[in-house]
Amino acid sequence: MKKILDCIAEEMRAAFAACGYAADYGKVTLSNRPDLCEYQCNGAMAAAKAYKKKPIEIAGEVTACLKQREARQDADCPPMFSDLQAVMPGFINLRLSEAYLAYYLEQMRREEKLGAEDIGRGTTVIVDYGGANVAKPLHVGHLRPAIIGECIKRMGNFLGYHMIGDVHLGDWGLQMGLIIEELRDRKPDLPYFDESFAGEYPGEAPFTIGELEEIYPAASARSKTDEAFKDRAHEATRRLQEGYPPFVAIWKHIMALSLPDLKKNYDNLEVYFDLWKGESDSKPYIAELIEDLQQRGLAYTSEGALVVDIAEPSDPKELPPCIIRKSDGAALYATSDLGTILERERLYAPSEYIYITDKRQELHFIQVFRVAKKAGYVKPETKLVHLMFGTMNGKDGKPFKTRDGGVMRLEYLVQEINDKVYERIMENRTMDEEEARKASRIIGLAALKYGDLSNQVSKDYVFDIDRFTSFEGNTGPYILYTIVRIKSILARYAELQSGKGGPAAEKQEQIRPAGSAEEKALMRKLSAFNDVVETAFLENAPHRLCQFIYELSDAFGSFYNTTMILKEEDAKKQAGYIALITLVKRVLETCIGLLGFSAPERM
RNA sequence: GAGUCUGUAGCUCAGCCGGAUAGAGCAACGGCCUUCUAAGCCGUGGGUCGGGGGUUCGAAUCCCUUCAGGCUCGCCA
Repeated sequence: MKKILDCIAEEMRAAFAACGYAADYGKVTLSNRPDLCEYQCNGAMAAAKAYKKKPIEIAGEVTACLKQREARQDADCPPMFSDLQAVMPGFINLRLSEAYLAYYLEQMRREEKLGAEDIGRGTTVIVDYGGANVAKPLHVGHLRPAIIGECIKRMGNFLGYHMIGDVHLGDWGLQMGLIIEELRDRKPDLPYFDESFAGEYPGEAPFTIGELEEIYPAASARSKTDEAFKDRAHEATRRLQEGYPPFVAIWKHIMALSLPDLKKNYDNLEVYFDLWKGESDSKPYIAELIEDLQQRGLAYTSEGALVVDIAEPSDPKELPPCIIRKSDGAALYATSDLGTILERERLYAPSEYIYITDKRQELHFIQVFRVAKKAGYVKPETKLVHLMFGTMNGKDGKPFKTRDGGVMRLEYLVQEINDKVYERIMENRTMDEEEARKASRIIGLAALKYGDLSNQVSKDYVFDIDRFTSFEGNTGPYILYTIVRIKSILARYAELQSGKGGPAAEKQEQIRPAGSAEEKALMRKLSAFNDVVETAFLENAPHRLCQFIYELSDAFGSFYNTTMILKEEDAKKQAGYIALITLVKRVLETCIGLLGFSAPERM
């Protein structure tokens, strides 16, 4: 369904054209002066220069023309404007008629997707957003990509794209070598470290997930001071990649322990991947990749490593080449990412790739993207997007850490938020313990995700648990509270109706022209839904969706406060209110679903 | 050093492909519950949009410069 701004702009463009000006000047935007008008067109001022006329004259002509067009509109669609004015220096100010707005929303209400269009038309998009490392618990650093990626994926699917989310685990790099060598030092008697061992390796892992989670950080820390150890880890990594059986056996144990654990953690965040691939899945493509790049003269040896030049003359600064193979022969980050592209092209042939990572990886993706394009591994028109996010900081403005300066595990963070929400529920409401616990998980997730997504993706932001879990102001819980209040009214209304014995009344529910300024404001906000979802997706900007539902909730709040819905005596009017708030609820629920959380029944 | 991002109210953030008087939330203060969840609503105060220059009828927004901070700059991911 057409966006409301486009409906208005269409009229405006026709009017500009009818007056002899280029139709392009008929662009319409939301007004930034709500006291003067609802929508505005600034095209007359831009046109003034081109046509050497006073802006106000042009605005006057166009306005007069719009009024004429209004007069001869068909009966099916009510007149669009209730007010049309040309104002100095050349603004065209508009107000929508209540009837038209109701007509628009009534159409929107009848659509399953509330007026959003299938702009994706089945286009395949890969979203690479997990980035979790096996053998390591999820920590706060994994939060943003998971939350943002899930939202992007959901928005895309809603708009008709075929979104494929891949967790793309870190399971093939140096960290595996570090674990293997640390394990060798701790448990040298294991058969994996016995060169002469010829039997079957055990099916059970020789360590628990708990041990594993402790082994990696220990090994990582040690490698920073112990050069010999670091060298061994590099060597082990290379041998693993070569397929050395004992190391592959260890690797399989690690995977078997880690995957269920990671899945459980992502499930708790309501983050669901279509693919559970990892860097290791690029292995079958690596030899082919390297051979191809070498044969075609794109890769050459430099300082012992195999590299591909990616610098372009237009770069403000010369960029280093992309390293495809280290001097010790091992693969690295860029290798597996390129190998993965080969696989994805073969299996899914996506039109677009979206990689969601920390902005510090910018250079890496510039390199990978350039190699992929240069070598023709993706089509020239394939969009390669690196959606980079900023750092999550603590209240002190420095990267988020635990009290003792360590990296916080994601589960602990989630638990802390849920506990805080639980406390707040118990402070204010009487709810039995079980329901309160359940609600606090739902609300906690909303607090967490909304707190993150309401910030611009690319910027650093301050992660403030107290603020996010607050039930006041621009927070997740506030949005949920709005939905809960609507649910409560609708439940009560249904009760009253059944008393009057009428599902017949239900059929008469229809959006009616607004009867108050608050109602109209709410309706205007609702009408922007399809526009907002589309923009939020195309700009990779979930915060726009957050801003929208906050404003919608706010508009509902004002309406709620001035209109006693259940006390309304005019049954038709009341049915209209019900239709309206039902639509508000659907829009809000749809939006939070896209953001990746849901609302409880009560709170 | 080079590149790049950021700088908007006391705090946290929108607005940034040029438009009218720069918006929210929190915090502060003052109103509104015999009425659908007051976890709400209404209102007040609070700003040289880091500084300086330029382009334009018009600049938080575009350009230049400067200051402050973050990040990156070949074998980690």
